[in-house]
Amino acid sequence: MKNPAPPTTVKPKDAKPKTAKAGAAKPKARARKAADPQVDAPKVVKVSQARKLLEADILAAAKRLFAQRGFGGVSLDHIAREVGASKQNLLYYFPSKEELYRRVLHGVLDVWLSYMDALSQRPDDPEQALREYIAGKLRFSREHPDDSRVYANEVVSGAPIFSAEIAARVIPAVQADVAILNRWAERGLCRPLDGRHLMVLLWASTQVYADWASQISLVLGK
Amino acid sequence: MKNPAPPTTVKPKDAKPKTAKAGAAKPKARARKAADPQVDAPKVVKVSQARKLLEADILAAAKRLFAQRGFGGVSLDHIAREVGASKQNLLYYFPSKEELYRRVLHGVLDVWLSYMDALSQRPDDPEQALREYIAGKLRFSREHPDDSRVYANEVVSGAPIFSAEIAARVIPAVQADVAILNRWAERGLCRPLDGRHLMVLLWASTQVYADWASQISLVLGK
DNA sequence: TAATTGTTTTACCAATTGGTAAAAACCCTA
DNA sequence: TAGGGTTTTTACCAATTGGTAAAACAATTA
Repeated sequence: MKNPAPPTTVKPKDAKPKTAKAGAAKPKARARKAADPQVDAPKVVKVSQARKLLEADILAAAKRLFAQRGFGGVSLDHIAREVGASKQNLLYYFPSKEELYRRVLHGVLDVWLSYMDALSQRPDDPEQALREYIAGKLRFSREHPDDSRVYANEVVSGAPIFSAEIAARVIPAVQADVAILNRWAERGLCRPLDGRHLMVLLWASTQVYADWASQISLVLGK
Repeated sequence: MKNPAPPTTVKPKDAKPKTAKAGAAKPKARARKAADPQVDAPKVVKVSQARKLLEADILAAAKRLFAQRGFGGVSLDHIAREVGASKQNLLYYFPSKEELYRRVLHGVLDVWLSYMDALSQRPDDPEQALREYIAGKLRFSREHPDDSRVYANEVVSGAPIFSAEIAARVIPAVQADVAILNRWAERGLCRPLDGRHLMVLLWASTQVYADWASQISLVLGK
């Protein structure tokens, strides 16, 4: 679709045309180009890169808000204000709210899956593999709590929008892991078990540390 | 506040001045009284009971919808239509959306907590107590999936509305259970452990069966 | 420099949001 | 049968929702 011209180098330093951030008021308000004559050095960032930047900004803000309040609890205006752009500008980058949400979910799934291949790495060493698997998932929860929560939100809602993609990408990955677990049990490398339920258990207990962060920290008295 | 007159049976019949509603459309639409002359036997239900009935209807519908789409994803109108009442009528029973949500959460918490006292019942038999505890929580997830999800939704959002009540009611209950677990460990009734983390684990893995129902059933291939 | 493309802003829009005010309709007790 | 309380409906409301159209601005290329 979009095919922005290849960026043409350029690259003086400093000169931060954006985030002028005068005074204390409204630290947000991007006030994109112009404004702030103080800086004269060229605009620096290649344009098409600036585009990617704003796009990434939007996605990040959207992710944070969706994580917190779910799809229905966030308005485009809310997201747009968060990154200092206008709602219409946001709609220039993403043609609709649902499409934006879909993009967010897509990114979340990428990250989520990238933390999930520990089991297959050590097909003959259950203990070590499980250790790494759990460590990885906990790391995911810690490093990407919003991803975790967006995903949780979508699934708890019955995955109305993303069920197809989940079925296509998550289920196979999980089933592969389950198969590995079951093979271990068959070969006597570990106690007999139902890989499916162990999987759910691992999954649940790691993910929960992200999703329930606020409450758990209360319970743990920390 | 409200002090409805004590119910006094009675019940004339038919005469349906409202909800003309020609045609077959909208099977929902409570069409509260009258309508459906087929039944002549008096309506019986005492009025103030009918009130409680509608109130309960609203709470149930609200719970279901909040569970599915979160607080922000549901409109009063949506809930009202679900029970065949008007939004304004709903606002007669609950003065605001947030108050309705609060009432739903309150009920959820009641149920949730009622499934949580298994540990203290058998302070000297860890295995049996844990079995019952887990069974109870699983039962809760199975019998009250919406409660579980409403609660999950609220917590994942950082419990913006209910944190006070959670702190007052949930945390103490959990801490009591944690204390029991730790005491077992101290007395050598079970392996040494950190009760807090076992608690989180139990909690996570049981709750998840409700919250992630749709996805888990896919993973389990059922 | 002009034309072209890419990006942002300005102006709207109909529908929906949560909520209020008041008029009706209903139900029961005098 | 009249009156009074309870419940429901009818009318509104300003603000916000997701989204469109087009003008204005900026950047790149010809």
